[in-house]
Amino acid sequence: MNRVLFRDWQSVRDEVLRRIHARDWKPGELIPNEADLAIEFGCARTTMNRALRSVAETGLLDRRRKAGTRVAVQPVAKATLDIAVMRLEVEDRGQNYSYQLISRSLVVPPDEISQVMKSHTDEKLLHVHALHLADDKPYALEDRWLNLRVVPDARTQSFQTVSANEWLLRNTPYTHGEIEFSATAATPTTASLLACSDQSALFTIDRLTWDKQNDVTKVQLLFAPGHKLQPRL
Amino acid sequence: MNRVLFRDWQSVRDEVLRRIHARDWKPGELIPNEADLAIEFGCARTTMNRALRSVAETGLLDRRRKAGTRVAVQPVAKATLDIAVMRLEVEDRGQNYSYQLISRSLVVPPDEISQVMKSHTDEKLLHVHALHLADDKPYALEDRWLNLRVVPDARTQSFQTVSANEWLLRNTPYTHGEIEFSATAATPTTASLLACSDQSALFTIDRLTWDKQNDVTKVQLLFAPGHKLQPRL
DNA sequence: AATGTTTTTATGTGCATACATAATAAATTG
DNA sequence: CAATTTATTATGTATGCACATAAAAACATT
Repeated sequence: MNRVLFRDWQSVRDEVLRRIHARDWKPGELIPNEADLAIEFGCARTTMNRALRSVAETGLLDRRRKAGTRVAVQPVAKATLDIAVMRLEVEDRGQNYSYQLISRSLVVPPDEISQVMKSHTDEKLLHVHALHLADDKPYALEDRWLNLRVVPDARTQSFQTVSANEWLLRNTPYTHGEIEFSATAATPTTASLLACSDQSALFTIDRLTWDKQNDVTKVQLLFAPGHKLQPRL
Repeated sequence: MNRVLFRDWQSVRDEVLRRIHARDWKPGELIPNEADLAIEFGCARTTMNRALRSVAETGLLDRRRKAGTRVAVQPVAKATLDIAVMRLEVEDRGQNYSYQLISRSLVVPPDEISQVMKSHTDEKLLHVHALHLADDKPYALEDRWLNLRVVPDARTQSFQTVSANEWLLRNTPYTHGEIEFSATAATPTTASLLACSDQSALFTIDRLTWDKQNDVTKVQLLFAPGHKLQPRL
């Protein structure tokens, strides 16, 4: 019998993780209940609960009332990734960030955009096209649509020095958003802007940001070839 | 003064989120301390703490001892994404999953692989190449290296019907891993296997799985064109 | 056997309290 | 005045206890 006592929930969690990884507790297996484990670990049930809950959040444990706690059979890896402002992302890589506005225009968007953004027919949206650079080399191309009905202040913003990316985060309320990752082939236009060859495979992020019912902005980010995104596990 | 009391930590959290989104509490602003908020919300500090902690986990609040809690200036969006077994991923999309082994061979890996996997010179690794299909159409191409020193049981596995992906998860202990997303252009070989045109932009996932010091497996997944990955925010 | 009802039980959570810890602010010292 | 020490304070967390809740299991009823 293990006589080592575990003081804090982190060390309890670590021991739980060890047992799972070492297959002391095998996939699919039911583990003892909180109360019993708390006694074994020499801590309060509250502490045990916190530890087990945190492991369950990573997907390694499945917990259900009355049914108990069991080791996940197919551990759905829960990867978390931080999506920061472009500038911080570049600076975190130790590179020098710069920004370049390509175009800014008030236009009636193509159908696929107006549908997603629920803009009225013939309603103009602000279209901002810009380039983010790392150490003066193209890093990502930003293609953004802004709904001026929702963000009227954007009308007076030139976006020459501050990217729409950054300005929005600081000035616009929003309630929720959607993100999507994919791979896109470079078109002749995007290729020349990103200084890569036509048809290059580009890592792509599409974002849609909402404030209540209203779509604030829709943006597509095309990253220069070779870009990698590394989530924490 | 708000006389509504909040019973559980979720409703407290929701009200906190509302205040942030409504800019009652503006980015960069210091919010009242836990004890005061607990009184205002009519709950225990423990409950307030749980609520604030859960919001902080999403990146919307920055908390520091003594310094207090403030609304994040650059809300680093913390996206979480579930990386399940390929089969479940396909089935969750309501499609029919199937699997096809392309090749399985014991070979000395190219340098870049043996370096990452820290295999000895001339040491053979198990190389498994397979195709995952959704509704009988190519879904993803799996290119995997297995370290038989670490997973000796893999030697007797044919991987004809059960994918290495699934077999490993069920049978192999591991301590940690790395994931990386990127975009890759299809080569003639991969293009023909994925039934797409040469140079197509393919969404790519690279994974490295470790058990203590030992690399268990290294895998590259090339997804058929059009594949999108959608994290939860 | 099929259906509905009650009991049981493991997790989920709230609360009051106590103390730990990090980091700032204030006080002290050379 | 800069450097160092000390006090203060907001968050972080352990604990015991109580009760809520979901869901399985046992039981009862048709």
